[in-house]
Amino acid sequence: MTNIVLCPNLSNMASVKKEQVSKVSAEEKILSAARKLFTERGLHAVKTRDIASEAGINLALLNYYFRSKEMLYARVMSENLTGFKRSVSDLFGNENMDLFEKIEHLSELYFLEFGSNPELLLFIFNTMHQNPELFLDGDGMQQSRMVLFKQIEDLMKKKKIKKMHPAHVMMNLMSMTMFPYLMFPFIKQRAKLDDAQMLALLKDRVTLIPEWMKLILKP
Amino acid sequence: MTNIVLCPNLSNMASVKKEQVSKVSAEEKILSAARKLFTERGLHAVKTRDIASEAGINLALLNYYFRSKEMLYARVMSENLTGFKRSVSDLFGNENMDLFEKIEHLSELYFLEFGSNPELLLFIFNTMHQNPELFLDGDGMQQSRMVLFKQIEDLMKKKKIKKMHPAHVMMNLMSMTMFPYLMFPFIKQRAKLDDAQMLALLKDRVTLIPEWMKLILKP
DNA sequence: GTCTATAGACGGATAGAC
DNA sequence: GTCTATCCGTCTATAGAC
Repeated sequence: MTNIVLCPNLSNMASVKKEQVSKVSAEEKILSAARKLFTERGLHAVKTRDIASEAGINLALLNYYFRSKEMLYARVMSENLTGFKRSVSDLFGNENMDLFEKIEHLSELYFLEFGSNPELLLFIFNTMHQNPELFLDGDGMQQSRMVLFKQIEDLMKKKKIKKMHPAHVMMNLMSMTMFPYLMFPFIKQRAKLDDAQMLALLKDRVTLIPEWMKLILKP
Repeated sequence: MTNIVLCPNLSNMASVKKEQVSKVSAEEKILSAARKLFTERGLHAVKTRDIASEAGINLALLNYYFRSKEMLYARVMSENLTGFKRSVSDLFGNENMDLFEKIEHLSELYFLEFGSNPELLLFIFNTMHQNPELFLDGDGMQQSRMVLFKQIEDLMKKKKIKKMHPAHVMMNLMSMTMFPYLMFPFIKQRAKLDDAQMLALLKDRVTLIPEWMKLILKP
């Protein structure tokens, strides 16, 4: 996988002083190997030896750079989560975007994030169950979700929809956008699809989901 | 990894006649401790010593009854999965039940199964990703799903819905029924609900989901 | 910075007493 | 059937050469 080492250009060795050109550092090789393995198998099923050999470096280097396996895990986890939480928060909190437009952007965000890495979502849920404290909202996220929630409540009030709790709308949105990525291997196998067809289906959902959400919100 | 072979339990069928009277046998104590811990944390995060102490028995007994940790795991997994797969298959395959009635029964089935044990669904998905071979359908399931799928296709043909793949209907159904159980801890915390309120919400969905599915299928 | 070699702890499994 | 004691491989972490 990621062991792409760009060959330094032999004709101008002199200019290689600052490293922009060439090798991925050992630290980065370890990080990306760890990200891959931890995300696929979790903390305990992955041994430091696995990471070292996947990264093509020596076992001792892992401790040299990251002190311990746990610290490396924490680092990977934090990187996996923060970028993701940030983009969702920004989207939810946008006061000037229409609800259904927001829903479409959310679908697309997930498609980009999870379509290329179906294991990540499962990893996130495992983390959420095992280390819920990592998901305690910062002020930013809390406020952002309020914005989205208010948009939903306003719409329901306007449409006079009273018989269901607004949380159901939120659950349905989350379910329809995220769950298919968890079912990825399952659906692929059952429907006898290859990766490309599967991705095409998931991409269709980016525009279909807002339509379904409209239907659910307009009885 | 090691070949986990699902072995139907033949070992203690005969011995069940005794014991109604009093104490739970050591074997059962181990099984229920293992079920709890494996379901919560997975195979590798659980140590045999954890199981022994949770069960209140000695470490050696675990091997005495189950030969090895992995065999115990396989046993627990098999018990978790087979009952569940069976009831879904029976429901899907019922030729005489209307599609939306079937959807309502499915919602209810999941409510009963996962409402009382939110960790189980996550466990199932982890297993699905790590040991997909355990989910290869028997003939029964394969045929059952065909029955359901045909009902969906027939309805879509009748309603002249052409712009979406029938698989989306299946994905939406699965998403809306199952995903909220995965989000359980998340939703509870965000919406500041207690367990009872949360369960009430999930129970509402049993009747709401068929209605939403109707809306999605009737543009 | 990167390697080899190894210390030291942990965890699964078993021998053997009762 | 149930226990204690222990074996032995595996794993993380580190010492020390280069």
